[in-house]
Amino acid sequence: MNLKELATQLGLSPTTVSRALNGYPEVNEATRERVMAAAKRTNYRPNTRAIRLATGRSLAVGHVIPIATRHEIVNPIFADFIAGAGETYSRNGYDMLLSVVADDTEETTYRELKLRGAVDGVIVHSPRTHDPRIELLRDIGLPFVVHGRASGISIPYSWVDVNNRRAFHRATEFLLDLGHSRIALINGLEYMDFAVRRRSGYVDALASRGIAANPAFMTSDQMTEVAGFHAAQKMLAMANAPTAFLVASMISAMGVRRAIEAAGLVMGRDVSVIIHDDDLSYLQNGEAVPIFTATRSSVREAGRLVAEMLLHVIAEPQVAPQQRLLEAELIIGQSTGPAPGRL
Amino acid sequence: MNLKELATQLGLSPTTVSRALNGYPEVNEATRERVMAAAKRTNYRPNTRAIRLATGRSLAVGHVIPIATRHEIVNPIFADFIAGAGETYSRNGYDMLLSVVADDTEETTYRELKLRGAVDGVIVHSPRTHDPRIELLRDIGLPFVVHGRASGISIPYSWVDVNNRRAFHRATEFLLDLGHSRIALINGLEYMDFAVRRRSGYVDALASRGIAANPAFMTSDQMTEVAGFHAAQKMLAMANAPTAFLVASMISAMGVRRAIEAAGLVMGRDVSVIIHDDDLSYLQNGEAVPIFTATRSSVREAGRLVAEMLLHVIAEPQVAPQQRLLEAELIIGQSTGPAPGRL
DNA sequence: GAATCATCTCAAACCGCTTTGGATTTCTCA
DNA sequence: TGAGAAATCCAAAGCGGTTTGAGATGATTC
Repeated sequence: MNLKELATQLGLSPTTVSRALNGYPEVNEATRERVMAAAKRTNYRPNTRAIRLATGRSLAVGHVIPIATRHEIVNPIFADFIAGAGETYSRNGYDMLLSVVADDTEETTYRELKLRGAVDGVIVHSPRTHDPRIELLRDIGLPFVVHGRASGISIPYSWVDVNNRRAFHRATEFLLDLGHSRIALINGLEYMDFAVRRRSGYVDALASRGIAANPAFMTSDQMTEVAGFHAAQKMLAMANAPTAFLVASMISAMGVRRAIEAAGLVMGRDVSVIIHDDDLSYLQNGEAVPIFTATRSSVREAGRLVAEMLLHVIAEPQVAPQQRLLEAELIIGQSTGPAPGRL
Repeated sequence: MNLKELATQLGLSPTTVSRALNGYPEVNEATRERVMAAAKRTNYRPNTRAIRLATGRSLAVGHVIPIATRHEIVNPIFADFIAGAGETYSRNGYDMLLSVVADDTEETTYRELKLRGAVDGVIVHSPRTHDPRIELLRDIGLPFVVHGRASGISIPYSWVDVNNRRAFHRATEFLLDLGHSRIALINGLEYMDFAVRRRSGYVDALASRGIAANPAFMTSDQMTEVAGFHAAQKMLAMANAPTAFLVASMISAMGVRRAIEAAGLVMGRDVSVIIHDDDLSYLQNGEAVPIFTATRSSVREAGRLVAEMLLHVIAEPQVAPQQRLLEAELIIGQSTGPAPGRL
């Protein structure tokens, strides 16, 4: 069933039928209802391919997921972020296009998405400090919103980010208030902008209490269980081991916990841990009382917000770039307590 | 830059240019090279929207992700599965379309994808025992491949699945051989087909050694850390607690491990654990020596295979449905040992 | 009663590509 | 040399919608 057929059945022209269905004012209300009813009855759905060609819009948003050559890590927050963004797209009649590409072809991918006219805009994931994608997208004129920020980029662009700096600043202060002074940072990869901001929050909080950050207490690696385990294990073996850990993610923290237990220590008593909790649906941080004390910010909600902003940018291309900074909440769980020997 | 313009520049007709670019035989080799060079020079990319309308194909595959009303779980294997499938699509010039929809509109979503002509085929995720999607898709004539199987469906259809029954059968036997007799099963939700198959492998292995499955030793729930923790905690508190656990996923198992440690026991010594390991990139099961003894099967590889099968089904719609059964490997880690009191 | 104006509807162009059905030119070989 | 075959290339008709510009109809105004 297509427009023309439907029009013939109704004894109307395709023009009128199209206008009736799309809510244009120049069609009689009675006619419109008749058309609507017929469309419903015949189960008519306009062909997406035709709409896209005719309107010059693709009603689709692209997400480019770079994957390094072999066995590279898929970001674990990805599923929840996508779920959030996807809800927004569905609600607004947009499709979500995922491109999984080798990371050295990411730039080409954006260019092609634009040239092919496959999408109306894209979301930029996991920005680095000097992320070249931002200028690229501006240059080729493909609307975009960044999930996160790129501190090294000075041109204005739209983004949604968590206040990572403040979150880690607060978390560090919280540990300091508990009497900890040997606080370690198990960070994500520090070419990622969010990781840099977290570290600066941590370093500054220490500095404001006159503590110089100890390089031996700072690591930066993939946010995996195994990496978290190694980092914590190594630090716990030191003569003056840390009494507290600031950990970049729930998953890293599971490795940290494993290392703590392997060392015969008890988390929350001998060693305190604060994590950043993305509120992943499959990795809830406990129930009534959280397992880990955490700075929490829902990545799913972020997905919704980023998607909404992008649809807005697409709809109103001439407005100035928008920004939205989300604050993380500090929630107290069972993984923190006073520094040992201070009670 | 579009076809017509390019043709004008070259002094050729759009027909010839199109044929030259698409490798049709009826164009002079010299002409083809001239066209190719011009296309490259001008950075020409055919407009996807136009190709789709003209060919009647969308060169896109749909993945429908149902999300229950509020705060429902996103399947943690999703990211890796998508990464695998996405690689296949990219390599073959297909786009991946993700639809995140409320779970009560899933059926409508498939219908609309078909009516709108948005995709050439779909992947069916997480089939239930009597999954209505299979007959629906057959009825509306939308090509599909199921990741998993639906035991209750007798019509033939294409699928790629892991031999879950055998995997859990072997794992159970392995524990029995170690002298365990009180073996618990912490399963996924048993309306999922794979969970049913796993249970039957477990039950049958016990039965073949003359052991009747104890209902108190079998639970079925979401595969989350918290659920795993609760299930294990409850069982470990029993008078005759299990000495071994068979756990449906790495994430559940992290909860199980937490419960074991909370009970003052040592995993691998007091309590053995075998998990099913989907080989998630962000949740590697240890390194040289796995943390958990596991039945392992890469979900990313499964994604690749499912996608390849679907592209094949789309290309050759008339061939009979295909099936592919993958075997899981049983890998020995540090979480299993002889039953206590047997050494 | 003619002129003006809304209101409603339609024919046709267009989006950018593919593909059918020739037309034209060049080869081939008796 | 000339007919048939092969090799090239092209005009035009879709694909299924949207949208422009104009026509038809009926109501309103002077």
